[in-house]
Amino acid sequence: MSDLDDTDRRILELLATDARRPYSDIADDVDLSPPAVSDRVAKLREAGVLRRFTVDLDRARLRDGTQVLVEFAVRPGREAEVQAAVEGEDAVEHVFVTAAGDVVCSARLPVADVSAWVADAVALDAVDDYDVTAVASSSWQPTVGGVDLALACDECGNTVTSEGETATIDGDRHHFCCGSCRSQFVDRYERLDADA
Amino acid sequence: MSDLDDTDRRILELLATDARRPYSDIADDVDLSPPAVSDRVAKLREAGVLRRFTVDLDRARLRDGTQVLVEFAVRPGREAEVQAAVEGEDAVEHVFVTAAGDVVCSARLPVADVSAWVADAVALDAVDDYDVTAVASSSWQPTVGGVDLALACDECGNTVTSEGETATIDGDRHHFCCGSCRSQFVDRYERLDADA
DNA sequence: AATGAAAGGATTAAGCC
DNA sequence: GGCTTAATCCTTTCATT
Repeated sequence: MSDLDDTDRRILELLATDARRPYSDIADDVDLSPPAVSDRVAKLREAGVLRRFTVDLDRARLRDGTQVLVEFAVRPGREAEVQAAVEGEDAVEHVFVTAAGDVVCSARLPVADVSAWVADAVALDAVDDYDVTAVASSSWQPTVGGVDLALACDECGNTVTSEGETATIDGDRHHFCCGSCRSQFVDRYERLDADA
Repeated sequence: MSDLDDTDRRILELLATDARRPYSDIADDVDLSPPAVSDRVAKLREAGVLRRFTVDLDRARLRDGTQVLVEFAVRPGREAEVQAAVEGEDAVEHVFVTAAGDVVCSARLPVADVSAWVADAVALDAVDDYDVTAVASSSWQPTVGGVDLALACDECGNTVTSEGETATIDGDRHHFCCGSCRSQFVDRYERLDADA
């Protein structure tokens, strides 16, 4: 699969609304047969666009701790480490890494003592500072949105059209807008792999 | 249903991992029959705990605009308005309302001109200021987490035990820890309704 | 990508504790 | 009220074109 068409987009929209919707329902909507929908869904998963089928829980209705936003001022070069650390925490729901390298996460903590949790979750010498804000309410919109859905080249970020190419590395499929982006990416991977 | 037990918690966990998992699979895991699982899922949906089955998309693989975090310093009393405004925007994925009344949202914008989007999305006289941060990467964890899952009273926030009560208002089910919380909630609703 | 057959899952109803 | 079993209906998958 090299690009996403309107049908893929529609399938994702329908699944975002109800991930347990029968493929036969979706098939009716997009004028395909159920196996064709199943195929497309499998390809969307392979491509990594569709990460998983999941649930949207109303955590506010659960006694699931207090929700807080924690902003970490991360020391240069330690971003990936802090990101991985907070993503490994059960209490963490969302993680944002800003272009400046700071890490913002939302977490639900059973305790009022956020400091203790932070000290436990991340290496304190990796951050200069952190800031905690209590969250009164939050929501999430699983809509696909009005923006064009098309694959982005894993090398240069440009749109991948039907002339695009793909490569499977370590079981992950990567997409490229052209052959040169593909070889650049694959070469770099092989160099890194050889070093390791 | 008045409280969530370990089985409900496990069912939510399994569905968070894969929302299309067959109920018969889940039934095996929790030692129940498939209809029993189906019943519990239906009740979790009725209770509003399980909002919807949905998908986790890797938007970074899509040309879906640039992701930004926008923090609004909201004028006192206009929080709900700003929250509703950003939630109504297609581009917005997450919305957090802090205890201080500020609104933080993550959005994916097709344009570089975030200011124009903001001016369009919210009434500018409702905010004192806003701050935009570019996001390099983000993730979301649909795990239920290690925290006890139990219903919270919609009136006072305390844990709802099996002695709790429920009320259905406008098709939504509400849960209360005791009869007095229930009547307080229902009375308030009826007063508001009479005023309208 | 469609078709049709076979396998597998969901839901209903009846009955039990 | 919550559970189970059994029967029915629906959905998905696979082989084929």
